[in-house]
Amino acid sequence: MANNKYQFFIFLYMNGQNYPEFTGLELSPRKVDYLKFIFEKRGTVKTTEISSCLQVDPSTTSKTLNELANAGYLNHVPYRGVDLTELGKAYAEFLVRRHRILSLLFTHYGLSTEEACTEVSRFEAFVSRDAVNKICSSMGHPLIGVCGEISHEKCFHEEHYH
Amino acid sequence: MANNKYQFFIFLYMNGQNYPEFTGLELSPRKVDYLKFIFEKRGTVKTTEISSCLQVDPSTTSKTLNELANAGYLNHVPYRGVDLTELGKAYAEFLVRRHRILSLLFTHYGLSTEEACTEVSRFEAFVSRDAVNKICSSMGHPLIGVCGEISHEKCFHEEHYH
DNA sequence: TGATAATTTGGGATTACACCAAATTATTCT
DNA sequence: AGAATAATTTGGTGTAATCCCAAATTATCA
Repeated sequence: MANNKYQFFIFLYMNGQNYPEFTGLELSPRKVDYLKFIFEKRGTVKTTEISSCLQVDPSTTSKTLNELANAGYLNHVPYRGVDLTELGKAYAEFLVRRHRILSLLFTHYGLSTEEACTEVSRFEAFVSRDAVNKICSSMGHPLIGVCGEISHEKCFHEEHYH
Repeated sequence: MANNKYQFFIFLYMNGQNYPEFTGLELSPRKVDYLKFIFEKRGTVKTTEISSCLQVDPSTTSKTLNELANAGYLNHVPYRGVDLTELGKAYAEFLVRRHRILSLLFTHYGLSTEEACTEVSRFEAFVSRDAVNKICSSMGHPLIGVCGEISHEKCFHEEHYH
């Protein structure tokens, strides 16, 4: 999706904080995996760790990490590791929330936790932030997701836009 | 997904009919669009018609049609047009059902018909047939979808497998 | 039949993703 | 410290899914 060396986000200042504006469709499926993984690890993450978890060659990881850094989601110190930028954190928070909301949704329709999780992992990258926000609202901003707690901290609801 | 020149399906004989076994993940997003379009047009469809609807160059359509024919979904008479094979019909029926079930689902969570349709179009290719069947069962096999009637004719439910 | 329209072919590009081999840098151990 | 080892990055490649353009082919219509 974003091969561009740089990606620009417009930030919206609100309640004393800056929120990036995004559609939720900025990252390719695999990049979503990387960012979610790094987010959940917290702190600095090494290439090897990511490689073995995502089951790809370290060289693949290295290149992807570099792309995510160029797009502004990560700080990358070569040979040392990566960690999330502020944008990366905000974005990853959305990614995790999206994954959990969608997984929770699917468990309400006869899928087991694992099935829902697997299924959602396959397509989540293509579900917009607007849709996620609407679903989230409609479900009453649930706190318990099937793959962990759902954070609504930086969750924008439509009300805020207008 | 399927670059293989040929795709093989195992057919399950049941109730005097043959049902192909498939995961629902056989076709790439764009191929799903092509098949759904051809299905909904019914009969023989010409390259130009598809091109203008899917907004792509006729040469792109021509090539994709050829791939779908090689994979067994279409009969393609060069310079004349395409129509669905039996496999193509059965598969397209699933594709349309999947689209409608998922769209209907999303309209229950605060998305308008158009929003749901757009959203689902983006990711439907990655939702498995098993998941669709479970969701469908769980919703009580609804007949009215947001983008038309939902057919359950060749809809396999888990009960049938065991 | 000859012009025009539709279709296909051949060539080429891009993006996303992956691997291998070789080079580079960090770490560890003696 | 200095060498061996491990981790990481780079460079080179490959595939699948899309797309477009230009040229060739086939159909259609007047």
